[in-house]
Amino acid sequence: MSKPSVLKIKVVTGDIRPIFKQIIDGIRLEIATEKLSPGSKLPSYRGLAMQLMINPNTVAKAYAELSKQGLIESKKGLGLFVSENRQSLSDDEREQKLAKAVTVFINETVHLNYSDDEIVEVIKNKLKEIKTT
Amino acid sequence: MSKPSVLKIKVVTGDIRPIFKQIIDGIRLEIATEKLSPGSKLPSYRGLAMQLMINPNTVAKAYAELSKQGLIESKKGLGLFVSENRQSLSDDEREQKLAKAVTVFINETVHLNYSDDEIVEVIKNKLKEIKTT
Amino acid sequence: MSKPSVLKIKVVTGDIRPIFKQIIDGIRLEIATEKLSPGSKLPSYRGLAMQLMINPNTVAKAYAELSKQGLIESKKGLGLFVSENRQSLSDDEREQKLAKAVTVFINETVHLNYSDDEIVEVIKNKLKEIKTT
Amino acid sequence: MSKPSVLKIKVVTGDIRPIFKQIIDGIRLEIATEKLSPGSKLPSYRGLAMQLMINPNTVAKAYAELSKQGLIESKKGLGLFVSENRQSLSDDEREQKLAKAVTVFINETVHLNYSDDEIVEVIKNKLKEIKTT
DNA sequence: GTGGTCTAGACCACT
DNA sequence: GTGGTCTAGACCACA
Repeated sequence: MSKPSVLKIKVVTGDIRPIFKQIIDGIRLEIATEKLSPGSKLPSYRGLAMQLMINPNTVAKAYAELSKQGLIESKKGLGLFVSENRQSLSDDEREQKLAKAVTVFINETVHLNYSDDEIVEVIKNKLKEIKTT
Repeated sequence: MSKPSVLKIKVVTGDIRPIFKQIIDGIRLEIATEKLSPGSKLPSYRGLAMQLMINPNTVAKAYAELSKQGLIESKKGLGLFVSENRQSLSDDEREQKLAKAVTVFINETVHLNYSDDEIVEVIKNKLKEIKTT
Repeated sequence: MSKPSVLKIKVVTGDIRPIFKQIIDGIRLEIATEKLSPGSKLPSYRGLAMQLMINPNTVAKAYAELSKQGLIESKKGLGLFVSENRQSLSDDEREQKLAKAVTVFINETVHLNYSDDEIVEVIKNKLKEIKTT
Repeated sequence: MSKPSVLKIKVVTGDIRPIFKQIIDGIRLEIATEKLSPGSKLPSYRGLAMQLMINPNTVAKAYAELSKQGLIESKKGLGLFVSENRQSLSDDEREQKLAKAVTVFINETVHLNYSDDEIVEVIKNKLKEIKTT
């Protein structure tokens, strides 16, 4: 299985996130939902750059970040692969990241005067949507 | 009622948000939770800048943004006031903003492998926390 | 104390390490030996780049890495500062890093046929040298 | 004694070192610890490549490097052999290599805030471990 | 002025 | 061919 997986990542310039962040989020999602299984090969810098019509260095930056997080591993001259034993974040880190995201989210939404139930509803739908895509 | 309300906003440099964003969020929250009622006067640029120990330009930027959103209005020579009819956003806009915030939030959280229920739980708690503060 | 500290970092192209790594190591060392105290301001991208006669982006890469490690914090528009509460690495991580470095070191040296004592001697001297510089 | 020694080298892709470096280190270690004696025959390019399941070019690169260092010699038509007089490095070179390795090692470790004694301890243990394996 | 992102193109190391 | 480093220069957001 030396062919790289084809990533279904989309990158849009209109997004708030910088492009390299979109790539990171996209791949992290694929890995988390196991559409990208441990050991599988990722597209090359240049390949993904061409597919997404962006600069290879932007891809490199995203891959470097994922590499440092231990989610993917590089084998020089061979390519990049999803880590076998993806060393998951410590519980502390996970909690902190979640708390941070929640705070940001709340800051962005409270003033919109939605009820708690409405907000929760929208989130649940989005979660389902992602997992079934 | 010409005395400006004293805002209980806090601004911290360690925050992920830029300072002007923290001010916007703070004031929006005060208005949404009706601690700041329609028609009440806001502190002056200089006054708030001194209170928060930040650059007046930063306050100006925040006020400008809030004005653009229609949440506050300037009455020439008198100062800035909370708008009387504060439901300035159309339903469409509200929905869009919520959807956008949800998407950002999900992007930051899915890969953490929390269950849907756990995520919803944390959000509910945070919402309660804010409204009782 | 808004003046940035002057870093005594040296960067040499002959080094095995890439330049951005040399910067990281240099600053980490300054922080570890407390020549660079928490809260103090670092030189700007452009300033350090000029001082070291390298490209600002190379400095940016080093600073970004240190930022992500939590050793330094950026305050947009103000500059970069040594973190107050430098969240130290967990004991596990420290041990792993040490073990890794030791393995690399041994691989590089065993075949030189030095006695254990000689090797230890050289290391001790180097350690002293650094701490008194 | 025309049969080549069977090298007990292991090569892992997860290693920080490139594969050809692992081979070099492995053989150098075998020679230094005299498990591989002067004059003994080394496995062929193809043989070692098959044994380690790697690209023959990678083995070639490792052998070329070892030849350049004078640790092994090729006898045309016969194969590769461990050099008879294996103290090929001058004292100067040995010192330089040691100093370089120490510097790299220190750069990786100082910021971990281990005491000198702890560091020395770990190294001593590792040295013992290797020599008794 | 500050930090940070993106592009373009060159060059090196590894397999 | 692969990953990775470095340079150059443009552009944006923030204070």
